[in-house]
Amino acid sequence: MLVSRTQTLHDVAKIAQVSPSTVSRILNGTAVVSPEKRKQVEHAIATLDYRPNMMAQALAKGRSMTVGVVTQAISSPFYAETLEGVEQGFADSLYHPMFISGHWRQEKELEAINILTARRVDALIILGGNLEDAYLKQLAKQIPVVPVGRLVVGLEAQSVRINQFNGAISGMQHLIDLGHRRIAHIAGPITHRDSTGRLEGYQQMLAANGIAFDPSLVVTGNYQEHSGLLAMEQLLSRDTSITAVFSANDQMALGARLCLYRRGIRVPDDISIVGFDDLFSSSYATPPLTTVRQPGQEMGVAAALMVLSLLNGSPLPDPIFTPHLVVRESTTRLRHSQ
Amino acid sequence: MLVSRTQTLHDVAKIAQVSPSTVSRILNGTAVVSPEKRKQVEHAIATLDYRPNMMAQALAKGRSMTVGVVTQAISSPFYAETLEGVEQGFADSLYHPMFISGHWRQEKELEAINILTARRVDALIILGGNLEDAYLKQLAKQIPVVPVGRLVVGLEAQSVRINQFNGAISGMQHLIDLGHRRIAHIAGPITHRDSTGRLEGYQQMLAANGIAFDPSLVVTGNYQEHSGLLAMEQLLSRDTSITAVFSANDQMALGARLCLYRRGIRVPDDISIVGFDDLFSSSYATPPLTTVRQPGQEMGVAAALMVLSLLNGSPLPDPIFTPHLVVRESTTRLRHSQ
DNA sequence: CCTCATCTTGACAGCGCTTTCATAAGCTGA
DNA sequence: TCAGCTTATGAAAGCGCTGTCAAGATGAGG
Repeated sequence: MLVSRTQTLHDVAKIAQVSPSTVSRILNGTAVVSPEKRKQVEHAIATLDYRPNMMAQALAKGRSMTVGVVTQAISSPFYAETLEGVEQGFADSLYHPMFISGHWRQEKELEAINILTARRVDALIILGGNLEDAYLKQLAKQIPVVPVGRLVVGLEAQSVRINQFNGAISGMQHLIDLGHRRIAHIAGPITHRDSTGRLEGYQQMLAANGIAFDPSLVVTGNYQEHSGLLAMEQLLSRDTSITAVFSANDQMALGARLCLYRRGIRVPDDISIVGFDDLFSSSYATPPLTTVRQPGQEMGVAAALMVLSLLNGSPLPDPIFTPHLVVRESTTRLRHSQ
Repeated sequence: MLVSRTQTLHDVAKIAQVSPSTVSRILNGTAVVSPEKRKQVEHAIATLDYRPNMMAQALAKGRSMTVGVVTQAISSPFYAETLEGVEQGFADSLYHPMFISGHWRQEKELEAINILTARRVDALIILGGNLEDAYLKQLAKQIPVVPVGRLVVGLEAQSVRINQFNGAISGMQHLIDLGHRRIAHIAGPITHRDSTGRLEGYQQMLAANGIAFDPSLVVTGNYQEHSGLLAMEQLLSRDTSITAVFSANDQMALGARLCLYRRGIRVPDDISIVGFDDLFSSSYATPPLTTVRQPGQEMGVAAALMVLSLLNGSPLPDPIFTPHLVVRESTTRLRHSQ
């Protein structure tokens, strides 16, 4: 049954002895068709192994059934979990995601959006990134846009996000409950809204507990492992009385942990570490990392559902997620000997 | 300059006062066009901010300019690196990849391929998975297929792969050079060709060094972290004289490492560990993991270039990669006290 | 000045599908 | 039995683009 030319709806119509319109109607359930014709058509479809050409459908219907997702790096562990969620969220819809990376560079992200819109995607999901709020808001006038991990002013009802500040609060609360007071912070790039939210949470909790904020205990990294390592070294060179570190993400926490390992400083015995994100691999770090969980995968699913709601006009789901603390083995009560 | 309806080539033609054909010719560089008309058209394109509808182009040309990639899980660290490579490999071509996960389940993979072919992708890249060789070979008659990480009989010239056996040899060589003789192996699922290749390398090196193969020193996992942990526990319960572990991938090695941490067994002092893959995160494990590097990202790039070559009939690049050992800190010389 | 070759351009027929629109058939009720 | 309605079906016009074909324009050669 191997055929050279790929089968078209006309071929099906011909061998089923009906008009193309009828075949189309059956395919789309657009109208009632007599049982006999339906049978003939179904039989024809089966024998030809006919599969509709989605490009043609897209052109005719004006909907491509694909939604563009601009991510930052497909292999970034954090975004990958969200992508997984997005894919899953669309799984039983007729839509499919198409991913393009922006590599945290605005011009790349714009290019990605251009590629995606040239393909006439029906909606756009934007994971993080550096695109301006104003631009996204403008874009949203032409096509449904769902920002993830950031609040775009004007699109608050559809921005899937999480309260970074509260997350930082709970991570810090944990450390303070354990008796720590000399707590360092490895921050993310100040250009990220996320980073500043976490930093504010850090400061807020110090203040709330009567601990003076010491700027020398804060070092900024770029969210990559290596920067965490560097930050930790810097911290150690500045102050050896640190008993705990609150890192703005898990990757930097892991970098910091390696620094400590190299120096023979034990975790958590000498220094406790709290991360942020709860990457899957964090639970297999040595020791398993205590961290503030940001449910990337769930947020991805939510983004997909948001798109679906936007597309068919149903009420929008709640876009706000809550981070919560996951206590594992990288933190321990401060010992008085310290 | 905000417009409601999206602009078409006809709109451009109208305001440039030329025929649609001419606009198309300019867009595609299909034929010579007088400089003045070209100027008019370019001006029209700019003022309308016209962007060709790729769906329509695809339909008319019979090429969608997209290549389907069936991966197993977008968030699997190993595949994610390859996906990154694929994306990169297509970056300066006019093609774009579309990823769909098969979750290691044959029926899901088939479904993915169905979705992709319905979208009339111009080629297919298949990362690993459980599809039968015969099926892929058959599929390749209708559309260019590039298998990655496996050798498909009949498609050997275009199967991007790596010599697993040699990789295992070099990992084992390292351990043996360090004086280890009681070496356990955490294997991957026996259904994977990869796994058996690595297992064979393990056995081969034992034999070559006069070490009797002890079946109780081999436990099979499923390539996930948790199975590595379980495997290590089993190994330890069977034999406490083990001094080294060769794991069929990094994720299981990390699981094993956690098991050892929990039991207070030091790595590498008490037990050395060698992984396989060299995931990015392995270099930030504690201690950084000695492993056999499988260049996932490069293989992804190679797969993309292979597709491009297949598509425009140029000579195919060499599809075979060589794994090599990356020595870090999870292995050390056997001490005689042990 | 005319013929023939060369080059630029527009008309038009698709690509494979959807979707009006109109027709023919089938049904209802008086 | 026939007006008047509902239904199932086909014809045909797009969706936005490409590519063939032929016509018109231009220029070279005699």
